Amino acid sequence: MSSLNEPRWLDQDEMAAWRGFVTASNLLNRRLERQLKEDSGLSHQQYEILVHLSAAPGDSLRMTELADKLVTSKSGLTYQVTQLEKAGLVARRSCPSDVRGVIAELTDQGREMLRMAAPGHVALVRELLIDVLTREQLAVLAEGLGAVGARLRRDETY
Amino acid sequence: MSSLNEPRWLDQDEMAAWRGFVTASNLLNRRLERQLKEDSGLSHQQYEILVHLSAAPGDSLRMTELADKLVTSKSGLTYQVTQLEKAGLVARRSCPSDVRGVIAELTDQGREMLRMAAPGHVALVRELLIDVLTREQLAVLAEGLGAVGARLRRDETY
DNA sequence: ACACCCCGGTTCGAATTTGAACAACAGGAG
DNA sequence: CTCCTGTTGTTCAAATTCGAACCGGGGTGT
Repeated sequence: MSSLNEPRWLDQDEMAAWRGFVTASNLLNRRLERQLKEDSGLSHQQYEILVHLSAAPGDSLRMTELADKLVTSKSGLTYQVTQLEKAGLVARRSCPSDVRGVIAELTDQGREMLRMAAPGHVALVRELLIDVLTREQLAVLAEGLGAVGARLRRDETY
Repeated sequence: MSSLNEPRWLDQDEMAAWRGFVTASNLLNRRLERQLKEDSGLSHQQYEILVHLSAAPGDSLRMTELADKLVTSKSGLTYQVTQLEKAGLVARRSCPSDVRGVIAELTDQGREMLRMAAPGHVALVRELLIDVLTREQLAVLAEGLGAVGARLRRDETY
């Protein structure tokens, strides 16, 4: 037999895909982080919080929902929301339907900040990722990574 | 005209690709981090250090080279190499051709650790990413993200 | 109503990451 | 040889991250 207990290692193509993914992800994050920080003083994570809130009905989300969308830990979110609250970009409300619940809500100032920060951020995402790829590559990437994300979300609930 | 100073926002497909990329990346990292930590006590970053060293001629690399491959900060690498050195998985040597240089080298113990940790890690990468995608998707992803990485490396040197 | 277990969010301490400042050296122009 | 500029790796303080422990509630079964 070809393998007794040997794992199935990655072949050249698989390895290229995996390394490419990791490397591109790291490089991209670094670059976006720098740009956002010096352009609007926000971290990428903070920016994403504002984005997700502004995309939600009522510009607000429950903490847990938000943490799930951001793919971050609950404690991490607590910290960042506190930071954003100090900066006046986000406010905490208590949830009417559940005493335990906390709702994070975008403030006017937060909306304004997002309006300021978004163009530069989007332009860079476009320059470094979107415009580097063809329309077909984009489609494949969206579909493929969508499946990967779905797969990961599925058995995340163990 | 269609836009005066309006940025070119992302259309639906572009947005799907971008969100998919970010989300899959975060989910994957989280999952791999957990697995590695409880399976061998290594962080993903530490694991990658071992991988890159073992792939290099002489199982060793200059600190700067290594930092570049890992896409991390110099100070971050200094920290992690120190941790791995304490654990006996990596050793520091001074560089013969450059007094300032420091060479990180994989120890026998480090090689052994990698041999132990790799199968589980690879299996998970396969399960969560590689095997979720078709051969074509993998190829497109490798090529596309390869280009993105190249693009990022290119103007990184400013 | 009661016990029981699950959930939502925060707190805590420890680990990690970062950029800026630094010291020591390399390498080339003059 | 002597500046001068660019590199190399480390140190430092500050910011961020994580998981585990925790405190109150929910909500279901009986």
